[in-house]
Amino acid sequence: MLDLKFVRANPELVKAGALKKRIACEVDRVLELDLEVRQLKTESETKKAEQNRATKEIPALTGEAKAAAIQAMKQLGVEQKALDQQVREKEAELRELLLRIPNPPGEEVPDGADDTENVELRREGEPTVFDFEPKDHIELGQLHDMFDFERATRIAGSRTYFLKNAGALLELSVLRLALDHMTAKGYAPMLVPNLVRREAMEGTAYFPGGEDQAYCTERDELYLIGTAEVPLTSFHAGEILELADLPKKVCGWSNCFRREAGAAGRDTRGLYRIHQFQKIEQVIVCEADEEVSKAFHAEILRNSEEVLQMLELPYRVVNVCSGDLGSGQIQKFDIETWMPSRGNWGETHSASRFHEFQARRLNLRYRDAEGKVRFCHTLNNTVIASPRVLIPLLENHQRADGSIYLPKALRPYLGGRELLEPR
RNA sequence: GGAGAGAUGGCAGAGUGGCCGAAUGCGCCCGCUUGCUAAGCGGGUGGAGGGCAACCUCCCCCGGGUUCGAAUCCCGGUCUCUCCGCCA
Repeated sequence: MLDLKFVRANPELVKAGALKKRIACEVDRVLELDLEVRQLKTESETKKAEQNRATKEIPALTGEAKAAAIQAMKQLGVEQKALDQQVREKEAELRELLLRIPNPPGEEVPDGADDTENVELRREGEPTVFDFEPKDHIELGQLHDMFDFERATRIAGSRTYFLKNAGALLELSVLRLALDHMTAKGYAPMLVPNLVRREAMEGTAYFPGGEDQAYCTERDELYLIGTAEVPLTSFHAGEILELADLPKKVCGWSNCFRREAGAAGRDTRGLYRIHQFQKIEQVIVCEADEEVSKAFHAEILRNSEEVLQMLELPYRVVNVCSGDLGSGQIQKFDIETWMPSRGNWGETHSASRFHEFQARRLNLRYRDAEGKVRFCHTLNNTVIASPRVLIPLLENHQRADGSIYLPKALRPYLGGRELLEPR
């Protein structure tokens, strides 16, 4: 959420930002409501002040004077409550609209409509060259008896899967590798609630707008998270942290649930786009300083790159264009890993910085060096998401005989094995 | 799921209709004092909004209500604790 004062002072900038992001919102209506609310509040507060004054005098009065005063206040109270009612209604409408105004994108964000206009920043490694006909991860999975899609579909519907045997172990191994990597860097490991309240979804800016993507348990009004970012960023919501406590660096392991509404027919085969997966997510809460924020953005990007390097996978980093940014994101770098079966780079990581956008919604604050209370900055990035990452892992490391080369870093998690042999 | 108790400032803990934005203690900050780790004395010490200066308004878990007036009474919600039931 943007600061209303900021919107008030920079309406054109805010509108331009929304335009760049291709997100519709009602800036003018917000300003109009803002004005109305302030006027109504001033009126209401004037009456309230008068009441407060009278309230102090009434106990001293007696007889006629007292009765008259009470009568007058009764009348004033009615008027004041009517004003308050209006204020409440207007404020609710204002908030609803304000929540939908996007954070203007940063200067370094390329303009573009969708992911086809993202800009490649650099490549680390090149597409794998095979001297044999490579198999896709589904075939490899069959060969190794690692997945079962048919039975999963029967039991749980589309976009579901079982991981079994080496597939199950592989997932746990990459997750643990990623978690250990982050822990060694001083990020606090967290196991998080996978089911959260609406406020957490709203606070992290998934709602309003993203309701279609989240599973909702209607009876209990709880939502299944699509990422550990939601509980992790919400962790200190409502608190005022001390500067000395910042930055907060954490990494959380969670299951992630996504309805994939609107993606019907896209990526229906295999492990790419599924309803449930596991992910290690890194989150940083830091002071409200753009340079600090940017430095941490680079840090969380580097952390994830290191994981891919340990997995010996080719990848590239793209600067996500304005139209492909979420409403709260100032800037986002995606990491795309080479996926031979797609003949293309596929998104495996997404590193975002938000400035105060989430913190303001979450009321996540800190006391700066001058003792002033300010909203924190927040950032997050995938460390690893599985089973999607198994696609490049299996496909890039396959050998002509169908065996899978295991990167050195991964071996300790798989009993020292260097190779997965077909069963 | 059933029965009961409770939620007050960084913490502890008063307050049951006006004198309470809130006693007291601890903690913290500033100053003074004292020759020595410590103590004493004085002052200060939450957040939000509006004019943005004096000032005004709001916040005693959250949201409504009663009342001239609510931390205090009523209703709804959330959370915590105790007992019973169930359970990985």
